[in-house]
Amino acid sequence: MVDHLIKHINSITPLSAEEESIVVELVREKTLVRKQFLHRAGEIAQYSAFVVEGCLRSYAVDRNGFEHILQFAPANWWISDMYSFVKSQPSELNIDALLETKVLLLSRSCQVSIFDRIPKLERYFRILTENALAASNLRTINYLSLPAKVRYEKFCTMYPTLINTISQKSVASYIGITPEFLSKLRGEY
Amino acid sequence: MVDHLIKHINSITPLSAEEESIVVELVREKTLVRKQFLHRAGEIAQYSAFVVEGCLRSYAVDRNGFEHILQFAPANWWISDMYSFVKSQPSELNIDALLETKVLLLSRSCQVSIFDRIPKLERYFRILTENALAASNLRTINYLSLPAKVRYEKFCTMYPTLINTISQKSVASYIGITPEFLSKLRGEY
DNA sequence: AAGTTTTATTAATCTATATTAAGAATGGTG
DNA sequence: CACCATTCTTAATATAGATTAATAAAACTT
Repeated sequence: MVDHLIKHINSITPLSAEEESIVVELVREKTLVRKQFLHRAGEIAQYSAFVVEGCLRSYAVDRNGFEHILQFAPANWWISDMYSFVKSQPSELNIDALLETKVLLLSRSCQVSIFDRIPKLERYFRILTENALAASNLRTINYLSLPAKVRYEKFCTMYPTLINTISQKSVASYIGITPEFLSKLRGEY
Repeated sequence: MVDHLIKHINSITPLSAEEESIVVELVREKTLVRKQFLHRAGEIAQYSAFVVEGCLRSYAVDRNGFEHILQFAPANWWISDMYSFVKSQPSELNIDALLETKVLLLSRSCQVSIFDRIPKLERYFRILTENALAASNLRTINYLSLPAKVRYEKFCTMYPTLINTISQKSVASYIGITPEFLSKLRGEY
């Protein structure tokens, strides 16, 4: 299972055999069943998770009980509550599994120590975080400047695989509209 | 002027005197007058800018000519078009000055070489990028789950200094509503 | 300081999207 | 396979926020 992660790291910052074995030591495997939580709002995020197989999501629940999805994490993506993980503050996000999912967990303390032992990993995570920020910025701009229908179309072209994995309800939650309205938009074709 | 940057870096990852002098060598000072562009949509972002004094903003212009502000950068903030800077792709963002502003510019090529010469700076930028991502995620959640009035109130408490620096029009553009509607909301108090 | 441009306010009207509700289709679970 | 959950669809109604327009107030520029 760890080889998926090693392969991913090597695609960005190639590691020596020795460095690889350090990584192998520091991560922990875990399998989540559908709907199982990896992290709950109110707790301090201890882990960042690399998805080997399946799909996780992070989401907030508003005062009316509605869920708002911040991120989907299919295979080969990292997911965490970045705010909580970085600030060691309890936060508002939940992370759970949309379907049976295998992950590798890296604790915050391990991550910090791993950066000193393998500086290349600091680069790896810097690059991933830069990419995530660029993607997040694009999403913000889309949200500010495009109507729901166009946001939906963009979502479909950006994440063609996800469309077939997740429910429409989840897509609606991600693009910021109600499932009823998404259903209406889809009916217009 | 560079000492502002050095001080900022030292607050996150303390540098040796020698490392400091490398930083000093690699950045370039620039002063922008009000409304002067640092970066225009369509170009590939060459620089990341550290604001010493004044305030910049990044924004996209939609098909109807409306501006949508992605980021404000007051003193001690970095700003760039992360997408364009990282992918070396032309992007949709403009960056200009809201008032006379002094910046330090770091080119992408310098940044890459600086990481090899001063690994601490890779950490510095990793941490800044993590913080920016955490803030961006919070903004996304707010946008998905809160009505305009609450987003405005949160903006006021999160950026009390900015409120007195920038126009209401800019605030409206950042929180994703029209200036007319913001004016109406403010009238309700 | 006058003149010009930009920003802010107010109010009437309009629209994209939400809400509510009810039935149909799907899908996970025993 | 059958049952219960959840998801999807459709339609009527409601509303947050946009648009338009006109005037007032600031804020640059010369």
